[in-house]
Amino acid sequence: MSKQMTEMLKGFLEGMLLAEIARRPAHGYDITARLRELGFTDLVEGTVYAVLLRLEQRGLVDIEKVPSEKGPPRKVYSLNGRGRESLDEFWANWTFLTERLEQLHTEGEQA
Amino acid sequence: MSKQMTEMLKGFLEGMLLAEIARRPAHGYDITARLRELGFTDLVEGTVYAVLLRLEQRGLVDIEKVPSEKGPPRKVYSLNGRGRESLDEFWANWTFLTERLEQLHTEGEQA
DNA sequence: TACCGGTAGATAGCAATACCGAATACCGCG
DNA sequence: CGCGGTATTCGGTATTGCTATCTACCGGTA
Repeated sequence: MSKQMTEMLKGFLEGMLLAEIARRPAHGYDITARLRELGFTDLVEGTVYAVLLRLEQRGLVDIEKVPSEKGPPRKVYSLNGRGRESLDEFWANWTFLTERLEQLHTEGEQA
Repeated sequence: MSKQMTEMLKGFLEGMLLAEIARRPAHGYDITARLRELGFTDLVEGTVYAVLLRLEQRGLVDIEKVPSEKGPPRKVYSLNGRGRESLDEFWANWTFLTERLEQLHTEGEQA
């Protein structure tokens, strides 16, 4: 993953996890795999777990511990009300940013 | 500016400045004003100058010192070849990210 | 039994970067 | 000479993703 992409993920990864959890409750390993399928191949698990921990500490997600057939018990994350709010805010900010960038992009093309 | 937005800018601000400089050469004060017009009202000058310094140190921009009628000499930044490359890479990464996010967004809406 | 691979989660230390606040430099004007 | 507006710079802080490593649990296999 390019360093530039790494920096871009800052500020987006959290929202992406919220969005992914909103789609359907999941545990960390699952989410990591899904995001890698999406194309973020170099995303490391440690990062995802750290973000999930943050979401948990901020009370944006609910957690259910589910025994796993393989490995330690899974922590299945699901979005709660506050998480939904945060996700909505994320999309709003994302829309704002993309609109501005689109503007810069098209202006740049003209030049 | 929301904290979330602040974090989103990480990794984007630099590309935005490159794009803005590509549009037309400008100095820091100018760029700050322009971005504020674009909607980033709370963007602080100190931040913009810090990014410009980084661009300079990485050799992505050329600098011409122009005496100003008011205040110290202006540093007018213009994009050079390496800066153009970096900008292209930025747009490529941006496209990648927005496509994935768009996917997450629409999937979320369906749910 | 003992080991290994895959699943699942946690943690410590590091680097990058945007923010805030303050300082500095320069000019014209009163 | 000080004041206000323009223009740039700097030091310190917080957040965040990465790397690397560690623990834990299970099934299969020698």
